[in-house]
Amino acid sequence: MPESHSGESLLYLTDEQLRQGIEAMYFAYRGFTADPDRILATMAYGRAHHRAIHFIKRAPGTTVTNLLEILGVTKQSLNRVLRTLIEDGLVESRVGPSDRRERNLFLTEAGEALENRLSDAQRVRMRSAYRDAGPEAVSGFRKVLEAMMDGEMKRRYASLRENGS
Amino acid sequence: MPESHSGESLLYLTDEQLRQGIEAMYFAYRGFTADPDRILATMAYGRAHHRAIHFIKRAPGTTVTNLLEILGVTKQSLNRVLRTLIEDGLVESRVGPSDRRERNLFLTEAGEALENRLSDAQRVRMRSAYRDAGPEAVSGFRKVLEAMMDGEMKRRYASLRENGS
DNA sequence: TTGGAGTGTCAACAAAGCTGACTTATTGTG
DNA sequence: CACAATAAGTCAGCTTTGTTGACACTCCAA
Repeated sequence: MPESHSGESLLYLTDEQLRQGIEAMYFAYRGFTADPDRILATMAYGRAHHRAIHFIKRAPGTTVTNLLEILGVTKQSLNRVLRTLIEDGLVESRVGPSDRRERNLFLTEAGEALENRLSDAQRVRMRSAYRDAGPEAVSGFRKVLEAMMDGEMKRRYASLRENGS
Repeated sequence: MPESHSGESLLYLTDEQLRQGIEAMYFAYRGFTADPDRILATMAYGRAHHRAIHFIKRAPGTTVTNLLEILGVTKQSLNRVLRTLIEDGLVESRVGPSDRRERNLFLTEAGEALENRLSDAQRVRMRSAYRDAGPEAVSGFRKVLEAMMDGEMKRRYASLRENGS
């Protein structure tokens, strides 16, 4: 893949082409969230619950403060979501073993089960989009997305990649 | 950490790789909306106003029903937003020339000005992401996004592309 | 022992979505 | 013409998810 002429053809990107990219991003994001949203709507949960569950699954034992930073919401907002998840037995909050002010968050079996349903639905769509677009498109997709993140988000995203995989 | 995922390696897309795509989409979308959000926060507007302005700019003279379909929200929800935009003199609502039940929506000069500020901000980020990622990445990005849309969204997206460009 | 960090919670509020039930024009059709 | 259907707008009320601000409690570290 020659990167050499990268600048040139980009110089001719019109506002109209950029606008189409913006609209593609908007419509695609709606597709991206549609499947989990449908599942969540059948229970008393919303997208905020999904996000919490997702990142607890991703980094089991994470603290509340850490989750707060990843999600970028206020403590009060997250706490409302977290509280219902704990009450419903989807999330377990354990007192931190070294620092007992901290709470380490884990998914229970029921929590894992819901997380699976949700991310399965999302992965099915993602996988099919990847298949339709082809392997080279996928790496381009990822490159543009990463370039589109704020510096702070990029940091968070990268730190998750270190843990995972 | 092998970075190169091109070619036949797609057949072996792991759940973990898909999960990274999901997270990239999540963080990127936040970057995508961050700049307009910052501008909107300084006035009494939110993302819903931005979307209305965006699509009126895109399809001047559009009817309320058409906008409703593109945005996929209820009449009541859109109306609340539209009403403030009309009151504030950013949007003009003209009685339809052929069918007087319809209202054709247009941006006023002030509306155009705000639209420009918002989409400039968004385009700057988009352009810089495109430049960072390179031209080939851009076409891949667009391919995956289109494949990720729901059928209905894809239709709406395509119909906008016909008009524009 | 005291300051500050991590957590949880109360109250109040706002944005933006929703449902359901209407009204008012206007248009097209039988 | 009469009437049903369509486009738009509105009222009331509810939900989710975000926000501030204030405060309490626990615990770590200097």
